[in-house]
Amino acid sequence: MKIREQFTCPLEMTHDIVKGKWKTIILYSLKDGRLSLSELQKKIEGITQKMLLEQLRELREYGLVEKETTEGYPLHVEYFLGDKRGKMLIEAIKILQLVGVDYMVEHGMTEILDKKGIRYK
Amino acid sequence: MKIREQFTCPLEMTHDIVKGKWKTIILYSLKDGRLSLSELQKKIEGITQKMLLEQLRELREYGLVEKETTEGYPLHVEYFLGDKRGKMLIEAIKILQLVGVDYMVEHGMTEILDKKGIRYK
DNA sequence: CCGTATCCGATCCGATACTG
DNA sequence: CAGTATCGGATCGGATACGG
Repeated sequence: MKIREQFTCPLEMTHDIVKGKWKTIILYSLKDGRLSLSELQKKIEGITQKMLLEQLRELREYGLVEKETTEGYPLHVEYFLGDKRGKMLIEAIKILQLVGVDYMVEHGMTEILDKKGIRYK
Repeated sequence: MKIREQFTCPLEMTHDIVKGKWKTIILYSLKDGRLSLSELQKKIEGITQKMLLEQLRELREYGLVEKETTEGYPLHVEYFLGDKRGKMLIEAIKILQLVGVDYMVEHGMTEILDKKGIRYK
């Protein structure tokens, strides 16, 4: 993905961030601290390594995620939320999560919530 | 669009809502009250009537937007935010807006903000 | 373990023409 | 004014194979 350089409104800009199928989920997965690539992949059901890396790169280009590599062997890489907008976005994503939970409860999809240990009411 | 019936996590569900290029912008445009189709189209720069109607229909299927038609001539239709999740989502979208503004300020894109009268300190 | 490249079907979205 | 139908290019994302 190429970072755009023109937007007609701020939401169009943010949309570039959240439109991808995985970006909000990745950010949400990083809300409690640093994770390596493989930890992220374990945490995010169904994502392929290709998509994970691709989305992480784009999130880094926007400064929403940062990455730190500790030298040595084996190579260890950690991903974590970027300071400013990364943490702003998390607040929005937490609400998106609540909206999703609310919808799922109202439509009888509580099985998945139970399975994942997500609280609702 | 067909409403999905299975999700592996709540964010995947919400993503179905916000992935479209226009949905957050439409919701944000409705945050202060009711608007007719043509008012919406005037407010949202660059959207075609087809996209606007299509996205409005999908938002209504999710209960995020409601519609009221007043009989008489000419036909007048008003769109407005759905009560519960519609208003939750607005809170998230307001943050998305702030993130977008922040990004644009930091990247020297203030011209558009000025043109639209968007405050950024 | 981390990261890149390619192929290909599915979907998105803009243009456009048409109806009540 | 409100709403529908169709077509086609662009983009997205999954599978898969390969390299550091």
